[in-house]
Order: sequence, then structure tokens, then C-alpha cells
Amino acid sequence: MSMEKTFDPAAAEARISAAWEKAGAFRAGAHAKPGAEAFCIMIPPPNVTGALHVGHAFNIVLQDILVRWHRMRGFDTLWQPGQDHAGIATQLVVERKLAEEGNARRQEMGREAFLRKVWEWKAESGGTIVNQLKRLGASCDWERNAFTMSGAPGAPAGEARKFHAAVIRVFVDMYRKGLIYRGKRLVNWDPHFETAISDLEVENIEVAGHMWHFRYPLAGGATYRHVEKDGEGRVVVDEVRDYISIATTRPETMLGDGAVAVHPSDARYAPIVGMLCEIPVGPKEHRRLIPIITDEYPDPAFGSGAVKITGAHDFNDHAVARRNGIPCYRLMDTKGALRADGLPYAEAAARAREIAAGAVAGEAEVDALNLVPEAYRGLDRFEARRRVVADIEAEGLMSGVEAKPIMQPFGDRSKVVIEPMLTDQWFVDTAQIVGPALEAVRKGDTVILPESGEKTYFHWLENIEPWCISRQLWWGHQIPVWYGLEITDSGLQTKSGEKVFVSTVTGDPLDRGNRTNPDFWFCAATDGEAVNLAREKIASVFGVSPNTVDVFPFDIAAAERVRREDSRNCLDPRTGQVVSITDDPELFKEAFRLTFMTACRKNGRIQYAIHRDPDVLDTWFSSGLWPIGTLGWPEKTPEFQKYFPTSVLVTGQDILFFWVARMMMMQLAVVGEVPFRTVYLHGLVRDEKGEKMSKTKGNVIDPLEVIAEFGTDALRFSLAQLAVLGGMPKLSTERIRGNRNFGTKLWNACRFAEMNGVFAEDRGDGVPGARATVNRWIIGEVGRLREEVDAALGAFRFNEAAQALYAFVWGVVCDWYVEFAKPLLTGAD
RNA sequence: GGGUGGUUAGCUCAGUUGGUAGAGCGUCUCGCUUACAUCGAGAAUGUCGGGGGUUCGAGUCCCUCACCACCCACCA
Repeated sequence: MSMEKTFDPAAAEARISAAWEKAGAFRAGAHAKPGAEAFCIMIPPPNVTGALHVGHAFNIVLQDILVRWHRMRGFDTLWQPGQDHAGIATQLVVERKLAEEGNARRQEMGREAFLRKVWEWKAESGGTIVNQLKRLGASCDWERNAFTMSGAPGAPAGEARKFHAAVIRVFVDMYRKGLIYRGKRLVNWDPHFETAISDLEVENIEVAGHMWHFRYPLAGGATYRHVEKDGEGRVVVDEVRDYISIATTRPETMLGDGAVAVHPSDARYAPIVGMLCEIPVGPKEHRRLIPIITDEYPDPAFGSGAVKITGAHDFNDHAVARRNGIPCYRLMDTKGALRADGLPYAEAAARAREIAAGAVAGEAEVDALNLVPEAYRGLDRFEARRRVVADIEAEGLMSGVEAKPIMQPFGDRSKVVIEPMLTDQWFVDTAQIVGPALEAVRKGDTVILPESGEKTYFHWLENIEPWCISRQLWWGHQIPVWYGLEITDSGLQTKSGEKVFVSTVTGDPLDRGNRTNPDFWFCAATDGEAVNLAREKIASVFGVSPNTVDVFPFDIAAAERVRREDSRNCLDPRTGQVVSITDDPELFKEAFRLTFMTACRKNGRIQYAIHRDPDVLDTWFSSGLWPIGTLGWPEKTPEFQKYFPTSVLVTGQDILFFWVARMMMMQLAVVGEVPFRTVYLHGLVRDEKGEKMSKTKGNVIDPLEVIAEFGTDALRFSLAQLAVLGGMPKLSTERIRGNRNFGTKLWNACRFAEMNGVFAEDRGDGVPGARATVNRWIIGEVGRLREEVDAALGAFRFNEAAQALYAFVWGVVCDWYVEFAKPLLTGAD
């Protein structure tokens, strides 16, 4: 078969790809020399949210070059492929798809049915991704394809790998070691997805905002002399005021103010520190009074120097509130609307006044108080802001408003304004596990390239914050913790002589905020184990044998549904509290049915109900275990032993914190080893002008379209050329076209050889013994080239390797060697 | 407010121990010569952001200024 003048990528790629697959050329250890050193790369698992873009292509090509380079030289090579379940992103995609297809919404569908839909989506999307990776020529060991949710309950056939088990195992271990904790903290709340997110998932963007200045009247009509001085000590203001002036960019949060703070050194306010002032909003007869306190936080030079403290909706304020024992009143619901639940405003405000006056209130009670006046209840936060401003202005207590650019937090996926929200969440206590991760890079156990990446890594880890890992989503690894209500032995007995149990927990057993005592949390890999833990715990509380305790895990979502749909409610509507349950079977039946109350004694046995935390883990918690999870840990698989720690991680610098740093911490915490020896960070692929590619700009280069037009090699070579260490890859179609031409050039050199019968005879392996000077010369040149390419790749300078090959093929082989060879081939040899 | 990187030919960018600048694309001229017009032959274009310093010698090291980009950050 003689060769065409131009290379036909489509035909060749399909043929070669099939041959590779048939030969098992990419299997772990393929082409390894006996006793060879291992070389392993874990693919950064693409999300199962859709098609691959050119950024993936870039990432894949670099890995493929490293992998093939090692495999070719006889290393025992594994390139581990797989996909990430990508909690929020995938849930979003599937919800959108369901909506487009006119299906029931997730909430109507129920968790189980929805998850089945997600798995269907995953099967489709995962398959697409694998096929696209294959089109890019990725030489992964496809038989080992992994998925971060494989093996999870509800996973369909074909998802039997055990990644889920590894994730759960790590959670349980870390919990038991005290590396994971749960608590009520101010977290970044996404009102669109109605879940907490981590700090990293928040994008701070400057937007046009306003700063309003309001007057908080002093309580009881009190007045004071307000004196302001300029830099030289000259008095510029000296007047009698009956208010304190504060500034805010978020007037709607005033409703939850717990204090006004000034700096302790601020002489202007010294006369009124300790006094009360009034929040100038809401029905006049029930306005709340809050104290004027001192704290280091306010900057006397900024604004009026006085700051309103809203502990439940601002991170700074929260810290101030904590330090000073100021209550944190939550104003919003999960959708970011002002709360409509709880007691009427008048009663809530009355209680808040008592608290302000010194009444003791627990965290749960404070959280349950809804201090939103009826007029604002249920309003969206932005609408509430408008109303609050209008109302204060109408009352004449607004002293000004200025336009001001402000930094506002947005959800990276939802693009809605993030709300600091006081909620119960799970956290990794990163401070405890960060040390080894820092140390490993400092010592060089892991090297990050380019070097600037190490600086960024250090900077972030040295200032690490706790990592919020719980998400109020359905698609993900469900947190392996079961809760029961706190129960104590009251010592009381019924007439028949059996003990009465007392639940010491106040509030609603179905309330997520009500799982306060960790002694009654049961963290275990399976519900069976959780039941056993609970059984032993309850038995020990009452001093009985575990054999006499029955533990019932129940589904809290079902319980909530039962409650919603039942018009009767045996809980005290005021407090939501159930105090004690005796062994009265009728009472038990009623209570259990309506509230899923947690314990009773029945037929001489203790019965105790537990329910699993409905939340799931942050996607990055599971992908943080990618290196060990894909290799079969916790089992000591041969692959784990051979390929871990892995050799190189090739990934985008944008996920240095999200993923790389966390993998370092997690692997070191779990198996005490670094996950990889070298991290190669690359930039985001941009268009030829250096702008981010986006659908709206229309400058997206679709790798599949490029492949269709120019062939995979043209794309791959272009991407390799762009891989400058620390550089910003800018891709243009022109470049790809140029490299398609390069491919043609190479093709034609081969065609020339073929036309001259070079391939007709089998010359065997190894370096041919050349006699002609030209041939000896070119063999030497090839050797030089190889050294050059090896050196470049060894230093992760893909662009230099590409450049060397380009210059050699075009400038040496084609320009000179082919020409020199012509007389040789046409001559009488 | 911190941090990181960048500023080299018209464009996009390389330039790893300091030794008077390179590639691709584009431009201009010529050429369909038996591997290749997705090609060949030839040509033009740079005070390497400004300033200062170290050195025999600096795009390459140091200082400083300007501008750009990105990341991180709680100023109400």
C-alpha cells in the first residue's frame, strides 16, 4: 500500500488505537523490563459533568508524554484513570437536566430516586469522558478505570470498585483520632444550593455597593457630649448626641445585631460604653436594646468608629461576639430569605431583651429565636435590605448613604451571594494534619514545579483554616455518623419497677441543630456497626446488658415527611421539647410515631432510635484520597505496594489548594507517606490573546473539533509546545494548523523512505550499522536528539522537548538528511 | 492590604550555571525541481519596559520605578 501525499489522521488514529488496545499496550507494567523501577501517574479525575475541554487535553497530553516516555524505556508504568463524582457540580447538572425534561424536582422525587437518576447520568457522562480521553490518545490502563463514588450504596452494577469504602474508612479513622469534628460554626452558605461550602469555593468579587449610615438611639433618651478632634488635636465636632452612629453595607442584618462595638481607646465613645442603644427598625414598641461594648476589632479611623455586631451573619462580628459573649441571632433560612419560623416577633424580641439584660440562654435557644419582625418575614434578603433602609430613612434615622465598591463573596458554582451562616457542620481539623504536609515539601520529599508553586503552597498551608467538609447535598458520600438523643438514667421507676428514661436534650429530635452531645454520636463504617456502638452506649448508660437493647436506625427524611404530613404534633409547639417517655406502650407508640423519639422501654427491653446524618462529604474529601483509593487501599494490594507513593502529579495550578495540598495532608495523615514525588503544575489554557476561554466569549477551542480538523497529533504537539514551566499556555488554531503541517512534513519524509523501499525489508531492532557518512552522521544526530529530549523531559520542559524534535525533524532530517540520501538511494547501492 | 509571575521581532512566545538575541505565525521576493505548495529558496524587522548598580562582559545577577496578569485577604 503506497502512502498518500497527506496524512489522514482519522483513519490512522482509529487503526492504531485499536491495535494498542488489542495488544494491552497500556496495562500496568506493560513493556516493563524485569525488576524495573515503578512509574505511576494518577489522572486528575475529570468531573462527570460533561464534555472535556482543551484544558483537560493539555493536562492529559503532558501526562501521556511522561507515561509513554517511561513505558518506552522499560519502567513498570501505571497511568491510573478515573472520574470524580463532583458533588455540587453534578447534582446541578442532573437537576437542570431533569427540569429541562419536565421531570419532578429533586425534592418531590426523593433522595433514592434522584440518586438513581444521577447514576444514570454518570454512566453516560463517564463513558463519554473515557471515549474522549481515548481520542486524545491517553495511554491509561483503562481496565482500572476508577470512580470516586464506586461501591457506594445504590451504585449500579459495574461500579463495584471500593472507593467509597476507603473514603468512609478514612472518615471513621480520622473521627476517632479527633481529626474530624462537628460543631456550630459560621460557614459560607450557598443560598442557591442550600448547602455549606468551603472557603475555597467562595470567590470574592468587587461589586458596586453602598454604605449606609444609621443612628442607633441611646436607650431611654440618654444623651452624651460627642467630641471629635482632628490630627492636630483641634476640636472639629462638639455636640450633644442622643444616638450612636454606625455604618453598614448590609442593613438587613441589623435585625440580628447583638451589640455595637467601639475601640477601647476611642475617647469619643467612652462616655457611653456600657450603655444600651436601640436597633432602629421593627415595631417601635418591641425594639431591641443592645449594649455598647469595647473590642479591639473596630478601627477608630474608619467610618464613625462604631461597628454593629451581627454575630450570626458576619465573620468578623462573629469573632467579636464570641469574645464578648454576645448572642448570635440567625436571621435567614437556608434559601437566604428572612426567617418565617418560630415565635411571633413580639415574644422573640421580649426574650432577646431578657437575654440582653443578662438572662442565660443556650446556643440552641438563641438559634431558635427569630428576631425578624413580621413585616420582613419571608422576604428575600435583598428585598429585606430595601425595606429596612426605606423604613429607617422614613423615620429620619438614616444620616447618609454613599456608593462604594465592596468585596462580595459569591459561590463559585452558583454565582449567588454567599451568606455567612451559623450552622452545624463537619470539619477537618487541618491544623493537626498540616505539619507533615509542610514538612514533606520543605524537605523535598515532594517537589512542586514550578518553584513558585511551593511558595504558594507554603503560604496557604501556613495559614490553614479548618476545612468544612459537610455538604447539604444528596450526591456524595453520606457522612457515616448516626445520631441519637442524649439519654440519662433518671433513677425513677414505674409502678412495675422499670426505670424511666429521660432525654436531657431540649428541642426537636428531628432538628439538625439538636445533636449536641458527641457521646450519643455513633461513627461507624456501616449501620450495623453504628447500631452496635449505640447498643453498647445505651446499655452502659443504664447499666444493663447490651443484649437487652434494641437500636433502630431510622431515616430522618422519612421522619420529617411523616411529621409534615401529620396534622397532630405531640411536641410542645413552644419549645419543641419532649421530656421523658415511660414504658407506657400507648405513649411510646404515639411519641415514637410522631416524633421518632429516641428511647423507650418495651417488654423489658430498651429501645433506642438513631438516624444517620443526611449530609454528604465535600467532593474534595474523597478526591483527596484519590492516590490510595484507586490503588485499593486499605487492602495491601500489589498495586498499592508497587506504585505508591506515585511518581508525578500533573495538574492545574488552580487546584493546588483544592486538591494537591489536601491530598498531601490526607495521605500523610492516613498512610504516613507523601502521595507523589513531584507535582507539575500547569496554567489554564487560554486563547491566543491570553483570555480565558468561555462559551459567552465564543473563543472556546473544542479539542474534539480540532482533532476532527487537524488530527490528534497536531493538537498534542501544540499543547506540548505550550507547556513552558510556569508559563501561561495560549492556544490558537493557527498554531495547531502549523503543527498539522509539521505532521505532514514528517509523514512525507516517511513516504519518501517508503517510496525508496526502506520499509520493504526488515532490518531488525537496534542501531543499524551504517557505512555511508551521511548515515553515520544522522545516527549521531539522533543520539544527540535523544539526549536532548530526555534532558528536557527529565526537567519537565515539554516545550523544549517539542522544540528539539521539531527542529530535528524539519531542520535536520527533512532539510538535509533526505536530500543527502537521494544520491545514495538513486545510486547503484 | 499581602503574595506570585510577567514586560524580548508586527503577533504569540522561548532563551536553565552571565559571553554582544531565537522559534512559530505574519510580511516581502522568487520557485508547482521526481517526499512534501499542509512545500522549497531567500529577505526584512528588536536601544531584550524605564533608571541605577555588580562585572572584562547582563535579556540573563542586585536595587528601584512604571505598567499588566493572576492568587490570597474580615475593614464595618
